[in-house]
This record gives sequence, structure tokens and C-alpha cells, in this order.
Amino acid sequence: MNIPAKTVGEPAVTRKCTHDYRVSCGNCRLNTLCLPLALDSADVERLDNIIQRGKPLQKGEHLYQEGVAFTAVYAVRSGAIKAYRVTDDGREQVTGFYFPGEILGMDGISKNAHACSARALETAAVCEIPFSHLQELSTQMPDLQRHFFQLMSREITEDQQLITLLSKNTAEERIAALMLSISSRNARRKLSATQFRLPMSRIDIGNYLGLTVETVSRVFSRLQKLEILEVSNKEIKILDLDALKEIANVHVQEEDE
Amino acid sequence: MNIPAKTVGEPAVTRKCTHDYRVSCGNCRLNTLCLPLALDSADVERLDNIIQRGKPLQKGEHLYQEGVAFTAVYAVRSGAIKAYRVTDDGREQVTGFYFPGEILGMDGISKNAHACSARALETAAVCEIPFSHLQELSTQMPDLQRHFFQLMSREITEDQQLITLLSKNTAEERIAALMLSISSRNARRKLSATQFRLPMSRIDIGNYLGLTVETVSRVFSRLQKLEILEVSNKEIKILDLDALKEIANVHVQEEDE
DNA sequence: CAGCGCTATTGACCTGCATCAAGCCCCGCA
DNA sequence: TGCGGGGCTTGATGCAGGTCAATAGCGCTG
Repeated sequence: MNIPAKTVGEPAVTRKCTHDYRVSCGNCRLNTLCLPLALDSADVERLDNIIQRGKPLQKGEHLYQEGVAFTAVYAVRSGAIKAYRVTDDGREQVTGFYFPGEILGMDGISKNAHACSARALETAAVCEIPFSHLQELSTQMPDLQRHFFQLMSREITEDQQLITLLSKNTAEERIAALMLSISSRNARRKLSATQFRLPMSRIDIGNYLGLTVETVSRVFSRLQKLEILEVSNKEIKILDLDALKEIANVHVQEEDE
Repeated sequence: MNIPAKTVGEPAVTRKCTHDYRVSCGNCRLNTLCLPLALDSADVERLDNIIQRGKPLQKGEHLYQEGVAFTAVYAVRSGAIKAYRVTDDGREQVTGFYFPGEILGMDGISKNAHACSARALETAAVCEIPFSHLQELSTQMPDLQRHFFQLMSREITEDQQLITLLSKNTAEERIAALMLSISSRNARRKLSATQFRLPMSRIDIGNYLGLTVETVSRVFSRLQKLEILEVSNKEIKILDLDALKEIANVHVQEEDE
């Protein structure tokens, strides 16, 4: 356990977070993935000044909830967050999983209120970026503005990929695609692309991919039987990356005449 | 037929478009819905100056295609546009329908290349907004920046609604939701909320909602039999708006114990 | 205004996933 | 270390919507 030395009188929360949450953008090891990307060091410092840290979330704790006033977007520093909305009949639609270096909360901008809720899947550290400041800074730093436009655009294209996945692909293809997505996002952070622990439950996976828990479980079993994955509860090991890609790619050229 | 008087020597395209496509933002009747919203008249004029018009698209013609360099976003002035991507196995996923006053193309920002294609569902007039200029203007006009952030955010929340629709709702609920969406967007433009002509084919509807043509057709028939809709090819008349809303809302409180 | 091709409708059948049900395993807690 | 509860797995069954097929209707073109 290495709890960072704290001088301020904040409530002493027990947590396993490995980051010092009083880090700055300048020395954060995620700064090549996160918002500071494409800013020079002077600008990074200005960005850094508006960011609020020191809000480690416990598993299950909310970062924000649907309907509450929108004031900030958030960058994940460690852990994992899920964003979700609850349908009229009480079922949960997970709209995204967010890992370190990724930004969430941009859904709240249009109506000045969050359109979905976000909660920690495991202990998570988060940087809060007050939106009014970000906007102001963006008018002064064209690179930041551009980068933020790009982030929002990325969110749009990712949502559209999910739309396609949900509307066209089988259960197996959806799961394969999700595993590959997590794998490549791990790689981006210099972690293993083939072995990782899923932070989310089977239920969350189902609610993200439009499947029931049972189906998710069956697909994992099947992929294990095919020796494509090794699944042990939440531990995943990708044994055959190419096979997985082939499944996700909707069996590229099933028959080529 | 009222073809607007034209003095310039452009190719004389036959079209039923009621707009003079050399209109400016200042006098466009959509300016309370479109980008100029929330700008004062001086700023509207500056925006107006960067916008390029005079590109009426024929039915089926592309506005842009997946993969081509991203240079601009587009505002629909008349007609209707569909955005879609083609999956690896050649099927089409429609990601959105765009009506007058709506903006499309924001998916291209993140990678500097369009992530989907866009084509006219019927003769359509479009305003082209060069993105580099828009960015520059945004740094000078905070209201414009904010508004554009909001537009992108709206796109995100709409995509997330579609995600939920696709993953949780039945065929009937999806169709009902689409009809209501079109209805309210018509109302926004002061057109009838209960009677309209669908610009898209059943195939497009299916490809948008993750259904086959047959299912779309069957649902329309069923809703007609229930006297909720009157369907005659592409002409739609909503006979019972409340019933339609109830279907779309996933039968609000099926049982309330 | 006849003919063709594309879009839409309708029916019969089939399948992938949901649903229902039972049991297991993992983990936190006493 | 044993107990309880949630998360996970596995099996049996049903159904919404996909697939295949046939026909009807609309609109374009010559």
C-alpha cells in the first residue's frame, strides 16, 4: 500500500490507486494519450491549472448522474468507468467503458445536463476539467480547441461503430469486437494486448452489447472451447488474436466465389 | 413548378427546391435552427461569408464518401440526406437521416477523413461550411464555439439513443420511435407533425433500425391495422399520436403493481 | 402508354438469442 | 473456516425477427 503523503485535510479514503493523485499533466504518464496531447509545455501548464484532481472514486461510486447539471468533462487517470443510461422500463444501457487516458462526459454539453450516468467499475482516479474554463482556454489555444473537437468526433465515430455492431453482428462478433477493443486500448497504454483483467461484470458486457448475461457467458465458453480465448472469471487471455480478429471482422470474405 | 429566376450561367438543373440557393444565413428561414442560432447579426454575417452554397444534390448523389479527406461540415437547407457506412461484408448501416436545419459531417473531424458516406435521399440543397474557417471563427466567437460543441454533443446523445433503441427495443418500438423523431423534427420546421412523406426507402429504414425490409413492412402494416398510422407507400399520417408514443416509450409502466 | 426494374407487401418456415430454471463458484464477512 | 449472497455457467424451451419465396405496385423510360 502506498498512500501518498497528504497535507490537506481531505477525508482519508482507503484505496489501492497507484497514482499520486496530485500529479500534474506535465508529469502524468498518460499525457501523450489524454487531453494535453498536441500542446506545448507552456500550454500544458495552463491546462493543468484548470484541472481539479484528488477525487478517487470507490467501486460503484458515481462520477455523475443522468440529469444533473453539466459542469465538467473528466479524464480517467486509473481504474475504469462505465457510462450508462436507464431506459424508461428500468433496464440499463451501457454506452461506453472508459479507461485511463480517455475522456468522458461530453454528452452533457448539448443540454447543459448529463445525458447519462457514470460510475466506477473499480477504484478509479479521475481528473475533472471544468468545461467553462476549457471553453475559455480553447478560444486562446487553437490546438486545444482542435483537439477537443477531435475527441468529440472520436466519441461520435465510436458510437457509430457500436451502432453498427449492435444492428448487424452476432453475439460472437460483438464479444470478439469488444475484446479486441479492450486489447488495443491496453496496448495504447503499453499494457499487454493479450492478457488482462476485465473491470466490468458479465452483466455490464451484456448491457453494453445488447445481449443477456447468459449469452455473454455462453460465447465466452465457446471461444474458450475453440482455444481462441482463455477465460477464468474476469481474467482474459487471448490465445489466437488472428482468429479473434477474423470473428470480429464478420468473417472477412466468407466465400469469395 | 416554380423554378427560381436565375441569372447566372450555371447548369440548369430541374428541381422542385423552393429555396433560392443563393440565400444568405441572415435571411434563411432556418437560421433559428441551424448554426447561426445564438449569434448576433454581425456575427451571422461573418459566418455567412465562409459558407459556400450552390451545390444542389440530385437524388442518390453523394455529398461525401467514407475515407475522403475531411474539409467541411454541411448544413441541410432542403431535401434530406442519409449518412451511412458499409460493413466489411458489404451491408449498409445507416447512421442518421438529416433534414433541413441539421448539420452533418462531424464524424470526419477526428481522423481528418470522413468516417461515413452521405448521399441525398431526394433533391437536396446543402450549405458547405469549411471546417478550417469554422475553427478559426470559433476562436474569435465564443458563442459559435459553444454552439458547435453543443451540436457535436447532440450528435453524441442522439447516437446513444439509437444505441439504446437498437439494443433494447422491439421492431415495433423502433419504428414508432423513428416516426416520432421525424414528426417532431417536422414540427420544429413548422411542418405538419402528423402527416408527411418519408424521404427514405423501407430498406433505408431497416438499415437504420437494424431490421430487414420485411419486418419494417410488417410493422407498418400492423400499425395501420391498429389504426395508429395510415401508411400509403411513403406517405405517413399519424392517426393516434398518443398510442404511438406509448409504443415508443416501451409501454410506460406496463404493470404498476 | 407499355414494359421493365426496383420497392413494397405478404406468407411460410427457421434460427439465434432471450427466457426460465437450476446449480456452481468466488469472495467477503463473521 | 464456514456461511451466505451475488456473479457466473449451463441446460431446456419459446419466440421475435430473419430468411426465402412469390406477387403486387410504383415510377421511370423509351
